[in-house]
Amino acid sequence: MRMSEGVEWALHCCVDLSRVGSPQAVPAARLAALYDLPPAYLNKQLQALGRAGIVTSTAGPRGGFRLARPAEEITVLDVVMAIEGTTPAFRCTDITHRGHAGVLTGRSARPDVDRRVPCAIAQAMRFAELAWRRHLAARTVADVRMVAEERSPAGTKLMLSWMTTPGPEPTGATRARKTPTRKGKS
Amino acid sequence: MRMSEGVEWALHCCVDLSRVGSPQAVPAARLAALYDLPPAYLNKQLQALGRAGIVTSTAGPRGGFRLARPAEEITVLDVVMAIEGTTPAFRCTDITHRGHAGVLTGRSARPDVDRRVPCAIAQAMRFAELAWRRHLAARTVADVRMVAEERSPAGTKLMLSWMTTPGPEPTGATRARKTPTRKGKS
DNA sequence: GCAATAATACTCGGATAGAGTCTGTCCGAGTGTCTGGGG
DNA sequence: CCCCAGACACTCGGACAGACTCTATCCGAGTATTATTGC
Repeated sequence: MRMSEGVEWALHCCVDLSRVGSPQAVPAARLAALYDLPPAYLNKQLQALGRAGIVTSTAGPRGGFRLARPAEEITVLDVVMAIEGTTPAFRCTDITHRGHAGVLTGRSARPDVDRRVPCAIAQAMRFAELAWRRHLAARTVADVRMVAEERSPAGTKLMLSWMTTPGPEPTGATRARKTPTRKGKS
Repeated sequence: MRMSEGVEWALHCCVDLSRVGSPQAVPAARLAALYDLPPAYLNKQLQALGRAGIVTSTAGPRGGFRLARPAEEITVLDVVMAIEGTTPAFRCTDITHRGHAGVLTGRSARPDVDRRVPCAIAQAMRFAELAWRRHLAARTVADVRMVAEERSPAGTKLMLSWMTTPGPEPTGATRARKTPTRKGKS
């Protein structure tokens, strides 16, 4: 069970867009240069945010992305669901209704009666996942931004000015990111 | 973010093994026939449970898997971690330390000072995931079994007898083996 | 009849292919800006 | 000097490959059972 890396990118971008402010738009390439990310792929994630109604996009020069609503009204869960999708991580495939178990318990004979009530396992997983979502829904982009700014106030100010500075590349070009394939789960 | 399907299989198998009882071992093929699952692949999941110390395995005839400890001491989280691994779903890649953000905030100059403290985003994700784990750790295999049994007591009894019945295939509906017909002593 | 031995079948365990999803890249459509010319 | 038209550069948006993980399968190592043989 691995969360897409784009979630982290999207959250950081939302925080940055909330710093810039609503009338100003920031292109995806500028945000990508901030964190040394592949620009086209980051653009893809921002598109997902746009489809979810979290950001709005404008094409052409001086275009880019901006938050569609105040940062106080965008929860972390909104961003996560925009990138990862709304389907829960655990999906009950109802294996107790198949095979000999289904025959012995008589569940295969009543296809739509028992399926309304989830099995005990699915119920436990659902409760846990609901708690997870509740925690994420309790934190907004504004909260995250506030915590980040009281940790390094000077740096965020510099980042803001760098982002809003017009021109192609304020500090010069960077190298392309080359991640050395991380693997292993334990 | 998708949880492996093997988690559901493993949980059901743990519940069934707790029904059978400790001295009795159930082979993976029998459990697979219960739910109409690919036997070799289910065996793979049970191996992961064995590596995690949740079940013990015995080879040879009358062999199979059994629970390594009472069902009351096996939490749902134990099974999930055995299958999915222990790494959290969200992994902070510290993108604020790279690219222009790292330069502007001065984080790239202090590589190991700031990384001890997680960023606000990673912190929020970690809290949510901790809540998720706490919920899963609060439910044991015994709990799940109890809920399942009070919903269909008759079916579980049939399943238990089917699982513990010796012989290749209790229902006799499947292929016939070429085992030399058991000759009684007379 | 009893014990030792060899054959057998059953089970797990790890090594080996295929499918699906995540990651990364490319090029085209659309739009605002800038330049040049004319009134 | 002001207005207009054209070209341009910039941006998003979706379509197109590569990598990795999950899913599924096969065959070998080991063991308890069973049949056989000798005493």
